[in-house]
Amino acid sequence: MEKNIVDILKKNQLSITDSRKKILSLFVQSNGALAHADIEHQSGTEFDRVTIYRTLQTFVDKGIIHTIPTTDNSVRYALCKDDCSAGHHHDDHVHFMCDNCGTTYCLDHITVPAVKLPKGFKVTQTDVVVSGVCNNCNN
Amino acid sequence: MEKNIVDILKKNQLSITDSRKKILSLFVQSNGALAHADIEHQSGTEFDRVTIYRTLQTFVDKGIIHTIPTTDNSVRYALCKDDCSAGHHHDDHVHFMCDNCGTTYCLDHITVPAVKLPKGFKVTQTDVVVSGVCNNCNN
DNA sequence: AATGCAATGCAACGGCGTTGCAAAACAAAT
DNA sequence: ATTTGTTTTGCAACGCCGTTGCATTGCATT
Repeated sequence: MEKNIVDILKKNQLSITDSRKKILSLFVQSNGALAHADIEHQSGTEFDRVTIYRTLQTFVDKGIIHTIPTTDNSVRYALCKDDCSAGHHHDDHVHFMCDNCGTTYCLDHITVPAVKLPKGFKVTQTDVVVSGVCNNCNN
Repeated sequence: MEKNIVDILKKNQLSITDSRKKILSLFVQSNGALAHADIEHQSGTEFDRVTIYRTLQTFVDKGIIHTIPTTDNSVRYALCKDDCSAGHHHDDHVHFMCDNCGTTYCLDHITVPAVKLPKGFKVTQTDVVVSGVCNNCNN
């Protein structure tokens, strides 16, 4: 696992630092999306706020993580699939936000349905945000 | 037109004030969504920042406008259709954000495609955010 | 082990959204 | 039209979020 984390960083030509290893591992361990506050909380006082912001930005730039549009307009990040690269995200999958526990899931295997737009509109990206109750809370 | 604005306010049991008339008319005139900054800008120094925030919140509570999930996580508002009521939004339509001019359109007549979720997930709302170039910029 | 460069921590800043409170505006009834 | 009670507004202040500049530290390479 530790090895895996370092490999991802190396593959993206990033130097190996404690904060990058820690933050990236949080994403790998998590099944959902993380907000800045989640990371700050889960890493304790280990890293400065600013470092977390910059690390997240670096990961986005490199195509390691991506931001998610949310109904409450909070900023959340999730791991990209393998076919994402620097400046070239391919994350047209469905995101699910649980109204109960707040967890955000990336439903990778669900394909985004095609949306037919009026003439003259050119589509570059489609994001689907589904709200409801997740399978963990729905018991 | 002026009459129309007042009617909407009355129908929602809101007292008629200058700021509410002005802000509501901005939404009626606009073909797209508005951010707080847009409203503050278009109404000049006429109203306090706080009044705009509170007016928008009131409109959301009454079901007159709704917030839109955006890819850049900016907060934008748009008029609701007639079947929205207080605390009961029905805005499962498609939103389009133009990467060029920044305009956000509500494509009411486009139906949201059904998304099939894994077992245990209960859907209450589906938002589709499409990015690209609008028909106004695509010439 | 030394050197150059990149990343971090600290301090400070600006912007956004909220809250409390006094003043002003609205609605209803006389 | 005037009064009265309630709602709304404006002002001031606050806290939070995200960013920037700069000195220090840590990483990678030889």
